[in-house]
Amino acid sequence: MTAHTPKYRRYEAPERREMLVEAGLACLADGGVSGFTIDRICEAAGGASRGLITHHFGSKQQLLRACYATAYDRMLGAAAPGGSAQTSLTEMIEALLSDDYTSQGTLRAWLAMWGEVANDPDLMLEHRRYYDHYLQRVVQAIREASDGRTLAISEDALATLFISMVDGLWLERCLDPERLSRADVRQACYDLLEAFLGPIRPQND
Amino acid sequence: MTAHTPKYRRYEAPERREMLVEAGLACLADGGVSGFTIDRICEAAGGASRGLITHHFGSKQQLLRACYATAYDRMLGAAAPGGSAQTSLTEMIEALLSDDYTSQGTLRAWLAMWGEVANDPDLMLEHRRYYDHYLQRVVQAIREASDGRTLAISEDALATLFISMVDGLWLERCLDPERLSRADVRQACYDLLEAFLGPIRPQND
DNA sequence: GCTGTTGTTGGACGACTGTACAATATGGGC
DNA sequence: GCCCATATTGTACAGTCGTCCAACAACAGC
Repeated sequence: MTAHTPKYRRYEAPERREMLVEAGLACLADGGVSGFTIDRICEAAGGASRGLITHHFGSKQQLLRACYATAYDRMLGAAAPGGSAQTSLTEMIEALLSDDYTSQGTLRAWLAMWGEVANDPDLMLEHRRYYDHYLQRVVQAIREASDGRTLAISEDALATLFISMVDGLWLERCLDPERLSRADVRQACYDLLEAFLGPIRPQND
Repeated sequence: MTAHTPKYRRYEAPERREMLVEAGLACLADGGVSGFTIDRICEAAGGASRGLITHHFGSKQQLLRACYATAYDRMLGAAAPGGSAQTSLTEMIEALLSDDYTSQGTLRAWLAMWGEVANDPDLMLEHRRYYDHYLQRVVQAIREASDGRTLAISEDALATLFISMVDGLWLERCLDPERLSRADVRQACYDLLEAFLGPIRPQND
């Protein structure tokens, strides 16, 4: 009966950081910025103690930046399902519409973090860097889909237009989930792109 | 020398409420939700005392709702420049692009408030109500511009698509002002609408 | 000049915030 | 079984938060 039951489990730093980021995103999802609190985050991370965030990230704000980066990484991962840089436009749309990356909670977390971008220069730089990748990837997919034809507007302009619309749809779907269904969002994506590119929809539609 | 200099000025309730809403929007604009604080708001309202918000609105949250309503009222006002219900599409676009309604500060305030909509059911209802008006107004303008022609997609769908894109553009312009200029936003608006409606741009372009 | 209504003040209050830090426990290497 | 690097704990701290409320002052009406 000398078996020792540890008071807590010790994690490797990267693993613990991931847990905290996860907990942070969860808190942002259900309480917005106001819910992003040391106490709540630690509780959401399985009851960790309050000192952990400072220890692993230096400050709460830096944890927020890590959350933003993680959210973007996931979305970019979704935008390249096969892991390849080259992804067809329809594959990208379907992946971005999947529940994993655009769940109600994820969208709320995005919205909460966006509200902080303007107040944190570092976060804005982070945003700019990621947005570039995102835009580039969409441009590439559009270029592939246009197949050499000349479009009514440039591929860059169409990509910006498309990304903006998707963001706006997600935004509205986040503000009022009952108005826009996931199917509505998909429909809008194809409506917009086909107005410039011609039919691109998969056959079963 | 018995002249009495008042310690403070007394305002009619509606006027004071307006001052506080104004101050609230200003605080949201430069500090996000975190900047929306009793102390800061009162200071921004010309140094009013802390008890005023509770007195006039009941709680800080209700002041936020009033701020949201005011922001939307202004935007809807911009979407109908002449005060009439009927407004041409181009008039609407130009009005919505004017500096008064889409200044950097205004956009930041919107973004901050959006982050709170999901956490406040009353705010969500407010949003829904206003969005309906906005959508209706855009549908009407599109219907007028389409002039009886059959479009590739329904007028409702095009309106949703247009509004989403505008929101997304504003969002990105708010997150990174250097990426998107006001002119870029205008260009995107016309690019999208003309893809479905044909040329609608004013002659001097 | 007085009175009454009501807009305004400003401090008290308890709860909660993020961070710093010294003490402690864990689990791998030997 | 011991040692040690380090992940973790939990409290102390100074500050800020939103709300309440009793006293006060402005100003219109008389």
